[in-house]
Amino acid sequence: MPRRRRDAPRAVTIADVAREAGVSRATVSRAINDSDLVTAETKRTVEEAIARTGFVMNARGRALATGRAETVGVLVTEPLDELFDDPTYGRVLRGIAEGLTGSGFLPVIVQASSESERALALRSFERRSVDAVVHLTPYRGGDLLEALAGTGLPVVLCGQLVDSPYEGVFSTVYSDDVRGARLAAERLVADGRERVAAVLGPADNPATVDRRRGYAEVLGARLDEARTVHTGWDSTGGFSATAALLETHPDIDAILAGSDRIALGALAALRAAGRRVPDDVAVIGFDDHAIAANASPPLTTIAQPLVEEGQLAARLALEMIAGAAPRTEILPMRLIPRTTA
Amino acid sequence: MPRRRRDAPRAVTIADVAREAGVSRATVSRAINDSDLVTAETKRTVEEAIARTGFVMNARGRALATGRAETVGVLVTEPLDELFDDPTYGRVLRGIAEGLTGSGFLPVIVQASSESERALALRSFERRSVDAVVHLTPYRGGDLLEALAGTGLPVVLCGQLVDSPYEGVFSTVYSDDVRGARLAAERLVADGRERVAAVLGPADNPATVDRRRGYAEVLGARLDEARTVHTGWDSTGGFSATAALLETHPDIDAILAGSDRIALGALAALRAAGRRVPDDVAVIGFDDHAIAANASPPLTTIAQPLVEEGQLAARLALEMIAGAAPRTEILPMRLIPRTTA
DNA sequence: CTGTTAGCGCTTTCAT
DNA sequence: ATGAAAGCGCTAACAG
Repeated sequence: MPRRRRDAPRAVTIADVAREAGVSRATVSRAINDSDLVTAETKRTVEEAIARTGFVMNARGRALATGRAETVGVLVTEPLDELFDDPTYGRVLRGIAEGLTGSGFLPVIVQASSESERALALRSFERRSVDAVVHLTPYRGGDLLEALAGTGLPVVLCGQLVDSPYEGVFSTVYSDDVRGARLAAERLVADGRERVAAVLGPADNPATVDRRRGYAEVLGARLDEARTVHTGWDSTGGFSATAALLETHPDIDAILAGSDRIALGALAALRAAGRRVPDDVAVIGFDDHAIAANASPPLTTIAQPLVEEGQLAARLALEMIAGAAPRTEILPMRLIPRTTA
Repeated sequence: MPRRRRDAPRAVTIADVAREAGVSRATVSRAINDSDLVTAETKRTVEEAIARTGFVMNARGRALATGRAETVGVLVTEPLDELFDDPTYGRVLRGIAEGLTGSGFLPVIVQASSESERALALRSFERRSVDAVVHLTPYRGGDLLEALAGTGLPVVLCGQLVDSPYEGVFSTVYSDDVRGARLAAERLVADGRERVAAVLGPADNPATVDRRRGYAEVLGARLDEARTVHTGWDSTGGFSATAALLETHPDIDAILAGSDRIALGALAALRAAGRRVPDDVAVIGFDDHAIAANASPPLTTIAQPLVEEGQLAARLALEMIAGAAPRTEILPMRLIPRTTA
């Protein structure tokens, strides 16, 4: 039989409590789990014994017996440095934590950017170290998704996949990019803007595709193909793309940016070109990052309900753990009017 | 006896492999764990059976039998939003992940900013869901540290505590703030700066105390009390503190900043006041964040070996899991010369 | 309502 | 070198 670790004093177990309380281990277990198969009386006796012995339940024994670890893994495949660059994830993470409180389940963030880390994380999932997985960054790495499906664990994706290939397999929660884009576009129309440009994120990103669609639906001819460009998500991309755009299309009177960081770059480029915002050119960002409110001038933008997204993801995970079928939830975006449009 | 979860197909266990391979479960276990009590021959037989059955070890059974979960908890008590504001943690986290690779242990980040989350995390630790805890942010909350000590788990603190009250109880790893501060100060002395100011972080922060000491040791009378001020860690604090300082002490020719963000604020204040950097006033930051290199002008600063800190913390945790006594490691800082000093 | 008993999946001593 | 058997700490079906 296994020997105990080193000379650590043996931990108090449910058996000790049972002896102390003068009941069976089963009764102690029931009392602990607040079953209504025990009298309030007995429950109290057990509680006192627990207090006297200083018993704390061992998670491993319980996990083995119940088949649950009472944890949900939050999978993050971005390198942590980049992850920490982007406040988006922090908000979603907070939502997940909030959505889990009260359930007894604990979120454990599993970081897996390198190939070896991914393998490790996957193995840990296969071994059932967690009861469900919330995938924060499902865009990259189709094989990872395939492997996740292979684990048989409940999986929730935070973010939309093109063609939703895993519908019915994974749950998904994301914000309605098309609708959000429409909100921005409608604002510009109401404002009488006629020659709109779009400085979007990478063309292969599903969010980009949807936003572009939303813009187009509302703006029609007001948003010309030629005035639609793709760049990286950060301000550098926004700056250079906008600068180039101002060369070729000096007559634009509004810019729809793919992210707040892009918008900040655009703002800088406009300033450099001597355009006034919003008088000459209106600018609307996307995301409502902290930088949007603090920008000068404060940036009008579209807010994604990130915290709510996290909360919902947590709830979907719990649902699936309880046996529910996977489902997809789409959350609404909001226009945050500030000064740039 | 417990019923299996829903109608999930029963997972392949070690018993199935044993049957398939025609050996006992004990032998399978030995083969898996690469014991040298099994012939290479038998080992191969077992491996084939594993491949055929698709067996993956169940972490819970193993954890119960061995008394280890093969995970180390990374405790984070900052609200995630703030955490994600500060690239510091990302780097340390990366180091921890790196330091753990190959050990078979998995880092699980446990976020516990609210009181209830802290209680949850603590309970999970007491229940032995992890084998050790690395505490990323040990400055706040003395009762949490007390509670951590109470768990009896191996604990590694990333960061220095004043008076190191937990020496001999927790392991600690941190960078040598005194030495780092001396490096910065020495640079200014070599540069012939005579009227140095210090715009430091909060006075009650142990890092601040040490840095201030390092500055004082080297600069002596060159750093006057009256030119030493405390503010928050961010650029806003740096800006206003520096602006105020320039009012009362217009003759300063160097600024030692408590963080790179403070330094950026200082840079802005100097620019606003019409001072040239480094011609009129030299500036040295602290941390070597990404913003330091990208600042204009690029910021001379002191680099903390954050990734190494994380690696070391991981190693200390593994050591203690293996039974080693807690110990403290202090890492050296480096001056990163750029253009501001 | 409570106790008895049989597991959950794995490891390890002991005997061979 | 291998197998039998006894746990690790907890839960839950079953019988009373």
